[in-house]
Amino acid sequence: MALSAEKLTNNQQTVLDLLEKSKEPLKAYAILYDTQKKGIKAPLQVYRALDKLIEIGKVHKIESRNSYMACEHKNCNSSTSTSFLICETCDQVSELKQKNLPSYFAKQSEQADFKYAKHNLEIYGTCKDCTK
Amino acid sequence: MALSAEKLTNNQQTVLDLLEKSKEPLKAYAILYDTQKKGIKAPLQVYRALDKLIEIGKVHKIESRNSYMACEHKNCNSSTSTSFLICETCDQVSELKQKNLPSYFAKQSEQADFKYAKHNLEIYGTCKDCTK
DNA sequence: TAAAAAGTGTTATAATATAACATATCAAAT
DNA sequence: ATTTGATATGTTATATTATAACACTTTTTA
Repeated sequence: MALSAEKLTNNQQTVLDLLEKSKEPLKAYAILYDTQKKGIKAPLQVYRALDKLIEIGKVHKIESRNSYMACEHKNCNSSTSTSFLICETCDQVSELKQKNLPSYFAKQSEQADFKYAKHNLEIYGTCKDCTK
Repeated sequence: MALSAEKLTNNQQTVLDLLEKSKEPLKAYAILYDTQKKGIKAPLQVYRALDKLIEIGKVHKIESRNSYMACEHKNCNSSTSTSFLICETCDQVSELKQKNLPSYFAKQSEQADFKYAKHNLEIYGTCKDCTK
């Protein structure tokens, strides 16, 4: 079955719904707290749902924050490589359009005798709203 | 006092020495274990030393692995931005020369109305030795 | 040499994530 | 339709990563 058509289970859908409603990335235990009324009772239920959602590209983990966000792109094709813009002022995170990044990084890597497979890029700075 | 001339305390030097000898990034509790004979007894002593070493640019944290490595560059000027090549086969990590990356990312960020300050880039793939 | 700043040692605890195991559900291929 | 194999679930316990709080010491600097 194609990844994009994957049918989600209850727990997976519950976690994804929450992340899609959220304006900011959420931490695992915040997700746990916010989904208790939907029947999720233990950390593992959250982590397992997240694992699956990440695997199919619906959710990304922001490594430096230990937090999770729904992918902003429809039919995300990058279940692996990720690029974020993280506002240090308001903590909002958006995704940078990948476009040429993988090929750019592949070229850079090659110069170091390294075979590129995927990447995670976290850019810190100030978002539009917070610059005003 | 200039950061590059910073004088290290005993604990800081102990942790840095260990990381510089290591061929791979180390985790905090591995550092704790390996420095017990040098008098470091508690996690906080490790984390405090790491915090300082990271601040002055002598050590970098690999966020996706929760591990730490000594900076490979003499007189590292990037206490903030970091770029790694992480081998998925042997777990060795090397640093990618930054050169144009900050300005490249600044330009990319600008197109999304985002003011670049610093970045963390983690590229996964296969190192030279593991390609053979 | 006093005051301020930075670091230490220690105990306790918070925050993040996984192991293990028994059971349940679902898809698809006989 | 029923077996079968893969995937998901619920649960308890525990591992891993990191910080809070506090009393004290050392170093820097004005």
